[in-house]
Amino acid sequence: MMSESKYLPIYKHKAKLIQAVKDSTFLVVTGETGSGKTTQLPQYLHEAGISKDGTIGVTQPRRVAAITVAQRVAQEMKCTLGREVGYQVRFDDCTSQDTVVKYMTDGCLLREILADPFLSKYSVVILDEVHERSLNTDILLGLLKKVFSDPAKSTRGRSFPLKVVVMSATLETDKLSAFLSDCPVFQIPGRTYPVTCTFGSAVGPKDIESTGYIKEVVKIAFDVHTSEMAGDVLVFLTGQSEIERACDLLYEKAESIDYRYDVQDQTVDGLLILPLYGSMPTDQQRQIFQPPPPRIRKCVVATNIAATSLTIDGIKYIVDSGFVKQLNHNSRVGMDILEVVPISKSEAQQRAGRAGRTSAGKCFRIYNKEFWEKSMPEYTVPEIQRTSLTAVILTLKCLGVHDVIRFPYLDCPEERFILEALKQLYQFDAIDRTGRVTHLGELMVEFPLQPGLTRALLKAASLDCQDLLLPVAAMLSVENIFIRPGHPDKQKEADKKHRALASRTGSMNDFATLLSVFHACKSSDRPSGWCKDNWIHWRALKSAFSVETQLREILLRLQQKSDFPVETFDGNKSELLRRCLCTGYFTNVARRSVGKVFCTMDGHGSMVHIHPSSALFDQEDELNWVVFHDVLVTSRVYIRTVCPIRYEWVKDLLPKLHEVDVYELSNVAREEVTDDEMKQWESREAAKRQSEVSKEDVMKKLERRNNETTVNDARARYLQRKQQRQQSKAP
DNA sequence: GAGCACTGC
Repeated sequence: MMSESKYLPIYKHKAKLIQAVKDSTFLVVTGETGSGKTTQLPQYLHEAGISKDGTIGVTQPRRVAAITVAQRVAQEMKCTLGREVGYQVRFDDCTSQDTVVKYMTDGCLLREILADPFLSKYSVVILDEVHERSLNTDILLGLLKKVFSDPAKSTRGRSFPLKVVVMSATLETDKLSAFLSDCPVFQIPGRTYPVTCTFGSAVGPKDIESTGYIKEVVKIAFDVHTSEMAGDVLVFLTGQSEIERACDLLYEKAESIDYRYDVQDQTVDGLLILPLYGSMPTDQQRQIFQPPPPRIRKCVVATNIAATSLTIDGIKYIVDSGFVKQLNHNSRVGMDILEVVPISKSEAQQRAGRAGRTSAGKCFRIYNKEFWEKSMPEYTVPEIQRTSLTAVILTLKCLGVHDVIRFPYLDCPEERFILEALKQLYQFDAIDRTGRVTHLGELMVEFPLQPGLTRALLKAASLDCQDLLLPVAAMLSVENIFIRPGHPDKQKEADKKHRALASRTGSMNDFATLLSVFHACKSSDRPSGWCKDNWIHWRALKSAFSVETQLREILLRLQQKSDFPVETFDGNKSELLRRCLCTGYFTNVARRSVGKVFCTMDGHGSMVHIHPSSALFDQEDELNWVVFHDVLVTSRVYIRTVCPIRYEWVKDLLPKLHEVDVYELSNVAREEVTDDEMKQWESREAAKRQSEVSKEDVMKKLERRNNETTVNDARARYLQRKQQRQQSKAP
């Protein structure tokens, strides 16, 4: 191992690199994959004696990366993992007193900063994969700049100055250096093989709205199979249903032909078609990594999971659809919308690079040059600019960053995203009118949960009914636990089982169903079998069990402090769960408007429907007010995980949502509002939004809105895609 | 009357 590392491109630069780290506070190190920077640099710094001052910490955006890199480095340094070299990720701390090189996720380091703002146990902090621009890495970058950029202050709270190394692919390195006080940039050549890229002809900018590109993807993948030399194929699509459809089409094609193709001197017989996406069972995922039988070509049809998270050996050909599914926060409607968008050029290069890891490769882009030029941005919008910032802003505030608008962001989020986060924190009583963190806010920041869930959990804890909320919070913060298969027969069976689980609670309340599923499975003799019988995702439920334990531990620790709030409750005990949910989800309150249509009370007045998977679906006539966990935009705007509430429970909370217009709310947010009054209110809301537009610089606003996806846009796109899908199915 | 990419604490 050690001898092999001498052949890595980084080896030649060892001495200079060590010197560069010693010479300045900040250093940017760039190098493509294969340069050895992630595994070697920490070892060099350790050999140079820098770790005598403290641990060398290396962050990664992903758990698996942190663990596997640590394993490799431990091997190279010939030590036991967890001693000199260790790692720390959520639920798994593999470090000890002896640990001098520590790999961890960026989220872990952020947690550590909360407890120790000056990172006093570290001599060097290395942020890796900075070009990926994960939310946590971006925040760490800003924090490290803020705390350590002033040389006079770089020893604050420490006995020696901290060194910060930022590692990135060779993109935007000037920007990084400029951000970190014009620090030096150290370039290391990569060691990857050339990948030749070709553009297609069929898919152009006008095809963004359709799923017609699946056919094109399949055609090209098959052309590769019949005309290219041996080597496996990796196809990038956006999601499970697309992947399943593409696999079906590929299979049909492969069946209809004779399997013998002589491709120059190498022969490829058949095609092994393998789907790959995140929610797939793990053992099925593992199949992907096995080498194909002799003379068989492997064709993996995958989501973006194959772009960074999983590396498959032997891939020589890439077929790139040019699309990805992305979760974007839309502050104009106050919702998160999952939508299909074109990838960026840098992302396309990343995908192409997956073909050049072991030998020269080829990348076939199904889209034409015009699509590349007109529809694909240079870089992916960083997460910090398209995500809800509520939790992150609370973290910053707890770290004493009062002015969160002028915090040194590498890329600033839009001001309204920040204002929206502040408003929500104020509504949760996590900050006060002057923007200072409250006692409650300090408690909230300790929980690895969405702020709304945390708020509900803390309410429950103060009412001594945390056992109702802990499992619910855990269940809502893991992937969806209800499995819904593709086959219609099995679908019916699964739906039936799920409905049975819901009715066991004896109440129409999707949150209570989660609680009941949690306990039913936990008390079962063979939990995994129970899950299988009931079409429940065992892997997801298992992680909900660990999350629940973790939340319970955090809560216990906080309650042992004497100043944990305690409240009394004189209402009906059976209402307790729903009352707590109201405290956390009063921003997600909806009132029935007309028929089955509900209207959100968050000030946006969006029209929503109850999702058919809810126990409350088709019970709308009996409902007036509900709270919900999340929103899904497809053919309609659906609310999912719903429970009925009484208006009195949120009466005192709702005014907080409208504090600018309290008088208006006092007129509207009454249970006895008539439908006519409701309509009036809705049109007033609409007018208010209009006047907001005219207040601002109109051109600017127009420009912004052009770049912005509304719920209706997303819905329209969905419907169009659906139509196209049906058309393409028809003969 | 339905369709969820990926990651993290």
